[in-house]
Order: sequence, then structure tokens, then C-alpha cells
Amino acid sequence: MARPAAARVGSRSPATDQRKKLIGATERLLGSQGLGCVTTRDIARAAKVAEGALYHHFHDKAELILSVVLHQLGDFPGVLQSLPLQVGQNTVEKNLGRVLESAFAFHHRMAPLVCSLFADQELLGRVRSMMHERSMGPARTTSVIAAYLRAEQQLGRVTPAAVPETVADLMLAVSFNTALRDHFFQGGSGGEAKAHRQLREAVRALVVGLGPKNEGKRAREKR
Amino acid sequence: MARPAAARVGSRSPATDQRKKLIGATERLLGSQGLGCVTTRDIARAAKVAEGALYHHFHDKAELILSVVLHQLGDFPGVLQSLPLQVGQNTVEKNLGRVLESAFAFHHRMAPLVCSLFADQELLGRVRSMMHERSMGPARTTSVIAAYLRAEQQLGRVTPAAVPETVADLMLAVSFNTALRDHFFQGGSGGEAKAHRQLREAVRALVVGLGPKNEGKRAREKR
Amino acid sequence: MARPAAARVGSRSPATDQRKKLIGATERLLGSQGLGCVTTRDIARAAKVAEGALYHHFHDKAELILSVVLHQLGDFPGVLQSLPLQVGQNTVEKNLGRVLESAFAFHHRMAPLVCSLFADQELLGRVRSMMHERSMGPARTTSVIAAYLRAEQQLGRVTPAAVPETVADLMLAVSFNTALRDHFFQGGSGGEAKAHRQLREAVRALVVGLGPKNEGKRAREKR
Amino acid sequence: MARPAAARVGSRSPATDQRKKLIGATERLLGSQGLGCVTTRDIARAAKVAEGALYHHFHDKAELILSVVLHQLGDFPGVLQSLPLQVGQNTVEKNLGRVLESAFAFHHRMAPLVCSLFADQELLGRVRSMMHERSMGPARTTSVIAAYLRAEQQLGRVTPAAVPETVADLMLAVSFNTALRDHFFQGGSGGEAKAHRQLREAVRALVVGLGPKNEGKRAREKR
DNA sequence: AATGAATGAGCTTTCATTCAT
DNA sequence: GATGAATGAAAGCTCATTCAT
Repeated sequence: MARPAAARVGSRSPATDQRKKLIGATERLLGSQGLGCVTTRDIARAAKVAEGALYHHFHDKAELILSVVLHQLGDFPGVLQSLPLQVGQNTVEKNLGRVLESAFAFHHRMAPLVCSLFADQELLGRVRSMMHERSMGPARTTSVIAAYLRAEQQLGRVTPAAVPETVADLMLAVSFNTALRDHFFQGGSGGEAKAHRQLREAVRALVVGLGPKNEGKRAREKR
Repeated sequence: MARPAAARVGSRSPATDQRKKLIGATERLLGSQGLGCVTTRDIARAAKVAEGALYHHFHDKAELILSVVLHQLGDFPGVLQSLPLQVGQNTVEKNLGRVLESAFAFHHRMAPLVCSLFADQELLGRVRSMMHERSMGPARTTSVIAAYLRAEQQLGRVTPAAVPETVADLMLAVSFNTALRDHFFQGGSGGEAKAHRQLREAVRALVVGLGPKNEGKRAREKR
Repeated sequence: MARPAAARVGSRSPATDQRKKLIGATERLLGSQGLGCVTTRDIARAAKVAEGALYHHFHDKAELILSVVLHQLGDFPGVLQSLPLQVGQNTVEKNLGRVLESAFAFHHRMAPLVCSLFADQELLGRVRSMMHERSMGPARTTSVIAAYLRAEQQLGRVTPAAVPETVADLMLAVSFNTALRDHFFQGGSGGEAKAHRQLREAVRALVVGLGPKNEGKRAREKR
Repeated sequence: MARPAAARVGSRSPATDQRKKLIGATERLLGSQGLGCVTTRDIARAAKVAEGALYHHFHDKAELILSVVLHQLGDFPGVLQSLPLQVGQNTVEKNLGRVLESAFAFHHRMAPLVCSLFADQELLGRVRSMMHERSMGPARTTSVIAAYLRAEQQLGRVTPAAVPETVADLMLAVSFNTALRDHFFQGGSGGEAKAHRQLREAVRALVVGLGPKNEGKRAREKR
């Protein structure tokens, strides 16, 4: 029980350790149980930590949940960062498709938790203000994609008639929705394959548009 | 047994009355408190009904919630029934814009409750199977819109390169997402105006597509 | 619903009818469910009577139970009445054995309900005073058997050293106990046969006594 | 973890303390209120313990009751262990009388609770299987007494015509019944004296038997 | 008289939080 | 800091009883 000092060398302080264990355990439990059914006892047991320890690291349960939300929202895939580098490379469709795949992975992971928040308006409010303070939210993602699209407009690879923000929004919407639908109807296990096909088709639909005359050439030239 | 006719005039059967009051009160409370925080006591008080009455009309709390979900989900498809009549009328963009407005109203109303369900996987499961039994779900809406698009393809007002289901999905995704975002970030009070503008732009983006060469004529001819 | 007058001719008044149905239904339910789990709703349903009707015939649930207890205690087997006629007939052992069989049937039927009363001291109190008022109770049975034994003592078929009341008590005790044990350990379904054998042996034990010298003759002569 | 030794001196572990307090309080309440009327709130209050504490020590209310039953049933057999030592000592009648006194104390204490169980068949079922698992039950007591009787038969102090098991059953039956009758008719307060006299007489009745010829000698020789 | 929808006090149980060790 | 037994408010639900019809 009295851990030899040496054992600590090279490892984080136990305090930080517990914090991480708690956040990790909560994330794991939320993957299978729904925010409303995860108790502090469950969390403590899953984290192999005493129930009281939770209150050394977080003011209350809500703050722990908040931290988990933050943790989940924080790890948005790095693929976005490489997007500016893709300008002019490959095809626009392919680049957008790749972004969408990353976005989907992210959305699929965090959708249940984010939605769960609606069950507790107070908690939702706290998340809201926390995100406001740190200016987090989908706006960042949107603007990265929009910036990419604008750059492609400069190169003439995207029509100037397109509104970059709107297109970016559409893409993220379809990604989030596909993820949510999967959780709602298949319990989150509805083969990635199907989802990815849907996303590719969504990008195609955006690229193609509905206009009556643009059937021929373009539809095939960039596949 | 032979209740005087006069006693019934102007009043529904009291049984049905209480049922409706309970569903109504629950809907109202869910608008402000989040599924996880609405207690049977709150509901009974808001409905001006004894707590026990809840259990005359519903087997348990979950069944009441289920009825509310059903009530909320139930009244949307009706709006869509006029869509087939629009084929060939006005412009495609205008017709889709109108559909999207109805969809948005619907999504905005029910998003918090539907999302709340993720906090309670058991309840979610019951909703899932209820929707399965009655073959409800977004697929219905999608296919109505897709059918419309196919009809317009026949008339040459929509490019045959578009995949109707995918386009319909994109539209509904953006509607739901706009609604959800409004609740998440503005607490559900974020001016309809802004949302409607976003939806109109989304339809435009779909109509326009991204292709580099279709800037000129079409972009303006159907405004 | 408006029953023709003729239909009532020759039948008891409906009021009495309902009373009987309620008592009967309660008896039936108590046979399978235990006093604490029988609700007024169960009773009304089983009696095919409205829940409210119960309160037309009984002041409250306890009074209904009281009536059931009374009804059960009331039908003690007629065999006891014929016991005085058996004096000097057959063998003492046989006569006592026959009485014990009747007593056992009675005890087996009423034991669960009587014991249930201990779960509600107030109800038990009401039963107690009701029985006191009507001077019911096992004392009556005991004295009938004791009277029989005394008569046999006069005839020299029972030793004057036996105390009739005590012997009667012993017999009734073993009957009640056998019944109770059956309910406790076999759920009330433990073959009558086994119980009857035990009772016959109990009578034999009483007849034989333990005295060290009375092994031979008598033990066999009255079999 | 390293609790100072002094802190433990003179006090049991608090956990065990609460457990005992709960069982004790429940026993006390059952003495005056009847199983069906003892609520968890009552118990917690009587034990001077928070209501939630009950669920740290017992899975549910039934398990607490089970523990109480076990506690009551548990401490009887010990009294009987001295019986084998009495073989050949004193008189058979006296030895049996002494056993019966212990049995009666035991029966008088536990009768109301055991009977209460008939009000809740589910609980009764759990007690049944618990007793089955631990092979408890009156059979044990019976066989101890029967063994004693058999030993006395070897010594010629008990007639070989007696069936030891049956005699033992008779004795226990009369003990239990006297106890139950006392609770039923006098509310458990009917002088011990009277009960003891009845028991002594019951033993006498067994020893004497009913046989017509064994009046003289034996009846007096062992008083 | 008869009905059964409505009542609401009260039950068992859960769980976020505290605090002596 | 760390522990986990203890707390007690509050939840969902039951059921004897009432009363308008």
C-alpha cells in the first residue's frame, strides 16, 4: 500500500492518474449505458478508485461529465489540419470524402454523449457556457472546410456560385446525422461500411448538384 | 350505466381527458427541463391530476414518455403529402425549400426529446422497437422527397446524375442539425429567421453543386 | 343490464350474491397468494364485481377478511358431532383416528389464513375480539373430544390416569402442526397420504404411552 | 488504511454494528407490529440508522427479514445438545419436560414471525429454500429427541412399542401450538406458568398413554 | 345499488455527496 | 490525499378508499 518512491519515478502523480482513470472509465461506461444510468458508484468501480476520490478531482458529478465532454470534443481528428495542404491536390471530391470520414469517426464517438446532455438541461447549460468560454463548437470545423473550399474556388476547381460555409455545414450535418441514426436504429453497431458509402454519396451529391443540364461530362470526369 | 346525455355534452370522456392532460403536461415540461429531470410528481402536478392517475393510463413512466414521443413524431408526414402535387410547379428549389421549412419545424420540436432518449438506453430500446413495429422513422420522409425528385428527373428539371435518396438525406440532415444546433447553443430560442436562411442556402448549395464549370446561366435562371 | 324480474325469482338478492362472491373470491385468492399480496383490485376482479362494491358490503378490507376468517372457522367438520355416538363402539384408537382426519382437513384448509393474520397485529386483534365475543376457538373442539374420552373412561376403555383435555389438546396440536408443516415445506401440496399416516401414528403413540412395561399385549390387541 | 489501533478498542467494526442494530430493531418491531406493517422507515428509525444503510447490509428488505428469521431459528439446537447426556438420568418424563421447556421458549419467540411469512408467499419461498440449503428445520430437533428416546428404549425405560419420531413430533407439536395459541388469544402475554403446566401435562399424557389397564403402579412411580 | 376512475399517502429503493478514519 | 460506510432526499410505483355518475 505504501508504494516505494521508485515506483513513482517516471509516472505522473497519482492524483493526475486518478483523474484520468475517472475520465477514462466514465467514457467507457457512457459508451454502453447512457448518461442517465451511469452512477458515481459504477464510475468509481470501473476506475478502480474509491467513490469519494471523485470529489477530490471534480466538484461534483456534473463537473466530471463536463470534463469527459471536453475530452471527447477535444480530440477532433488531425486530418482537418492537413486539409489546407490538399488544396489543388487529387480531386475536390476525394479530399472532401476523406475529411468526411474523419468527421464521421468523431461524430460517431461523441454523438450519444452529446445527445444525452439534452436529458439534463442544467448540465447542457454548463456545457454550453463552457464551450462558449473556450469558443469551441462546430464553427471551427466548418471554417476549416470552408477555407479549403474557398482556396479551391481560387483555383477554379469549385464553382464560385457555391457558398463555402453552407457546403461545409451540409457535409458536417450529414456526417453527424449518419452517426446519430446509426446509434438510434442499430445501437451504434451498424457497419461502418454502409455509413461510409452514404457519406461518399453525399459528397457526390454536393459535387453534382441538381441542375438539369450538368449531366454528362463532369459527373464522370472526377470519379 | 345510462348516463344522462346532457352530462356528456361539450366534454370528452374524462378518461381521455386525463390522458391528454398528462401527455400535454409532459410535453410542456420536456420543453424546459430535460427528460432526466422530469419526475412523475412534476408531471402529475403540471397536469393537475393525482400521481396515481398516471398509472391508470400508462403502465409506467416509460410508457407515458413513449406516448409523448409518438405524439410528437406522429404529425409530420401529413405535411409532406402535398409534395407530389408540386411536381413540375414553381421551381425545384422553391418546392424543396418549402418542404424543408416543415421538416425544420418538426425537427426543432422533437429534437430535444429524441436526443434525451440517449440518456436511457432501455427507453431508447423501447422507442426503437415501437418505431420498428409501426415502421416509422426518417426513411419514410426520405422516400417521399426522393419520389418527388425522381418525378422531377422525369421532367428534366433535375439532373439524372443526382441520387434522389442521397439528396433527400442531405436535406433532412441539414434540417435536423440546424434544429439541434439551435437547441444546443441557443437553448432553442435562436431566431427562426436565421435557421430558415441557413436552410434556403443549403438547398441552393445542393442545387448549384460544386462543379467548376456550371457557374453562369443556371445559377440564376431558377431563382 | 336491466335484468327481467323473473330472472331473480328463486335466487338470493343480488346484494347477498355479491357478498358471497366477494368472500368466495377472497378465499380462493388466499389459497394461492398470501394475505399480504391480495389486493382489493384482485378480489374485485376475481369476484367479477366492481371494486367499489366491496365497500357496500364491508366497512373496509379488514372486515372482508374477518368475514372470510369467520367463514373458514365456521365450517368445522360435522364428524365431531357424531363423536359422542361412537362411545363404546369400535376401538378408541379408531374413533380418535377418524376425528383427527376431519380435524386435519379443517386445519389444512385454514392454517395459511390464520397464520397470515400474524402479519397484521391490528387485524389479528380484531379477529381475536370477534372470536372472543362469539366464544369460538379450539376450546370447543377440545371439549368435545375430551367429553368423548371421559365417557370412554367410564366404560373402562381409557385409563383414568389420562387427562382428557390434555390428550385432546395433543391430538389437535399434532393435526394443526402437520397441516402447517405441509404448507411451510411443501407449499400445501404434500400428499394427504403422508399426513394421514403421521396422524395415525400420533394416535397410536398416545394410546401406547411410553411406560416401560406395557409393551406386550395391549399394543397389539387394539390394532 | 492504517487505522490507529486505539480507535477500535472496545468497539466492533461499525459495519457489523449497523447490521446488528438493524436485525435487532427489526426483531423488536416484529414483536409488536406484524411483518406486514413493519416498514423500512420504521426499522431504520428504530435502529437509529439512515434508511439507505439498510441497503448496504442487505440486498433488499426481504434479505433483512431472512436474516432475522435465521437469527431466530439459529440458536435453538444448542439447547438440545445436552439431551444425550441425560440418557438414563432422572426420569424420562423429567428429561422430556426439560427439553420441552426450551422448545417452548424457542417456539414462543419465533412463532409470530414464522407465521407472518404465510402472508407473503414469495418471502416464504425464500425462507423455504434458505432452510433447505442449510438443511435446517424441525426435523433436526425431532431426530435429537427421537435419538434420546431410542437410547432410553435400550435401557428399558421406554417401551419398545413407542415410535420415537412420532413421540418427538407430538411433543414439538404441542410446544409450538401452545406458543401459537398464546400469541393468538392472549397476544403473547399469557403467563408462562400456564403454558408450562400444559406442557408438563402433555408429557405426562404421552408417558401414561390411554390404554385401559395401566392405571396403577407406573402412573405414580415416576412422578 | 353499482360502478370504476380518481385520489394521495406511503411504500421500497437508489444514488450523489459527506466525513471520520 | 484516499477511503468507503453512512446519509437522507427524492424517485417510481401501489393500493385502500372515495364519489360522481
